[in-house]
Amino acid sequence: MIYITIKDIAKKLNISIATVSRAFNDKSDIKTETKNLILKTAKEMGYRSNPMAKKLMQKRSLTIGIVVPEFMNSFFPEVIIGAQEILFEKGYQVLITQSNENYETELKNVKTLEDSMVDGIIISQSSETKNSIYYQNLINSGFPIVFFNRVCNEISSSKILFNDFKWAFFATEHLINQGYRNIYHLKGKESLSLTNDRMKGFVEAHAKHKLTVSKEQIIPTGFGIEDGKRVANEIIDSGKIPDAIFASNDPSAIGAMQVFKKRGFRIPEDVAFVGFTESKMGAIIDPPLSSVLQPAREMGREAAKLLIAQIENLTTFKPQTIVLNGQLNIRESSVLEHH
Amino acid sequence: MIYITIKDIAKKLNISIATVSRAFNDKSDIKTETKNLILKTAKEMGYRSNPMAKKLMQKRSLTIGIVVPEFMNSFFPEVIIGAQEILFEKGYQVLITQSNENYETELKNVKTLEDSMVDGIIISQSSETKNSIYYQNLINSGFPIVFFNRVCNEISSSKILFNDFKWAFFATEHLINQGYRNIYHLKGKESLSLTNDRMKGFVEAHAKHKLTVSKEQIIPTGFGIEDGKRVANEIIDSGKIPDAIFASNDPSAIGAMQVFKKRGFRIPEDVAFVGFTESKMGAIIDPPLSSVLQPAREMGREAAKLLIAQIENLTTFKPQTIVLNGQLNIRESSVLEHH
DNA sequence: TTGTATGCGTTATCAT
DNA sequence: ATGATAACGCATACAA
Repeated sequence: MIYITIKDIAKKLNISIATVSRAFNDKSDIKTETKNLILKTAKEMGYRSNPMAKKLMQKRSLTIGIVVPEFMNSFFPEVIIGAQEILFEKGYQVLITQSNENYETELKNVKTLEDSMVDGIIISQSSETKNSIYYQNLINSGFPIVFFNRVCNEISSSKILFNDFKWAFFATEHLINQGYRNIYHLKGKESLSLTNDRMKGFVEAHAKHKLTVSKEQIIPTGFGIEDGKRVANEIIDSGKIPDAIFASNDPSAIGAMQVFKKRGFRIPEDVAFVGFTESKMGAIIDPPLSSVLQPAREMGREAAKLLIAQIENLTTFKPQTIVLNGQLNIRESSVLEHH
Repeated sequence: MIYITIKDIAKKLNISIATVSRAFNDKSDIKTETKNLILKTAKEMGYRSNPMAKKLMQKRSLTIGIVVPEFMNSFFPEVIIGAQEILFEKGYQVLITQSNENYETELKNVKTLEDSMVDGIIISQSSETKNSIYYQNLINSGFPIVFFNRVCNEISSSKILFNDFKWAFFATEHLINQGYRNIYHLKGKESLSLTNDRMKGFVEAHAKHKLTVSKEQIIPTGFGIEDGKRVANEIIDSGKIPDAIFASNDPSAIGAMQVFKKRGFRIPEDVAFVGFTESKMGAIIDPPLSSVLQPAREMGREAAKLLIAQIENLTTFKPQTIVLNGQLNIRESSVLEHH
């Protein structure tokens, strides 16, 4: 691959490289005709500016990094799409990495992005996150980071959040309103704060309706379909069958539901189900899964906006937290039909 | 953010930058102790090399770009994971972009990646691809590109393929062996060659079993769940009901199956279904969808290997085509139980 | 309005 | 084994 440089253009036109450079950055004074001539010949010669050189000069990469824990479910891809909408528009490149729900990989990704001199990072932590020292140091050193969805509470940085407590509360209350009284909660990974928030919403909804929650109603599960399956089998084997299950996310709800179905339970007559973080899968299974819809794309857009604001006003910027609204999509998995 | 440079280290140690540089690229001769000293102080000072400067010198970005049409389904994410496994291992960064099944966006992505001076591109074309002139020019100019899955036949470049004909043939034959005789094929987008290959497999399987295929058995559909739904409604409304449907991909099969189910058809007794490109969704719907499993991760790995080989032997490299094997996963959506 | 010269942080090519 | 210096491609302060 042979690259044309401004030097080549300058030589061909018998002018200085400074003038050529000016033609492309139309801030400086330059005669319109020479500028047009340069632009014209540049196009003819197939000139493209070298981003490396430009970045080296300008001390910024115009690239931002995104770190997500996975992208096999549709949630994170959709967040990324949202972020890209804003970032591309503003002239930023996007480097996407995924940590496969692994803390070490996540950290490696962040370091790789740092090495790539990204101007900032948008990140949702893996479910195995151990501590946040590294991020706190990074932030203290002035590096722009926006967390979304899966954040650590201790960290003082910009965050795009979902009101997990509130929507877990609504989801649970919906089950209570449907008449269910023995509801289990499949809890996500302990290391994430959203896990706690969703659990609190579950508990609080019970409290509001003067129902008690015993410890065995809350079961540490995880986020995968397999986790849901495993726990469902354990529940059924234990002999104590709930009449409804509120899971911390859709895959675990789906896995559990499949096991209950397979082992002869009718849904929602015997056991009702509600998931969290609306997934495409939830809508197509039988019966369709009630779930809390998170505004994934908007989350990405807001995260990108906040990051850009931070990058462009590094000195004056104060960390912001934005809490987005959701929606409870009620489907057949949690609605008793009264004939 | 303040960055430490080799100049800073040199000044502090009262040595030349050349020596410092050597310490980090252990090819040149350098005394072990000075090297260790440099490495030690570099670490203390928090030095990180500036990739922009390095890339500017070396005329390569050590970055490769990936372009996929979408990543809401699990297929492309899995390909990307596979490609990353190889690329990270070899020290390459990965820039992921998605074209949203749009030809213009796809081209814009490629140009953005070019501007970012990626050393090569791994790409699967959008379903709206119009022509391949741009790619042909790029390849002719010596730019390394590997296509996978969705490729244009006219282009002479490296390709990672799936034997779409063969597996469509097997999938169709499976339905024929199950006794189905009036099988419809939901065809994908015309612009993709895999569409044609899968259709040919469908036709050829009929020919082998001395069955004729009428034109109305082959229905242009598209790749989305909505496409499948729309076409299914049209079929049912037309009154001519097939006894089996072989779809060009899983989402369209799933969409169609949902409509047939909803409108009172039993699956697979009234209508059987087989999809293509195994998706996570197919396994969890009711009944589970038979489908052709494509080795997504392996596809990504092979694409990455081929691209690296091409980048590292630019002059001698000849385009290669690798065809990967798959697997027909037979599930309840296409198996009649004989009691 | 244009040209000259310098620097961005590296690596590479000479010397020494 | 080390140092001085010239690139890499671009932007910019300063001179002309």
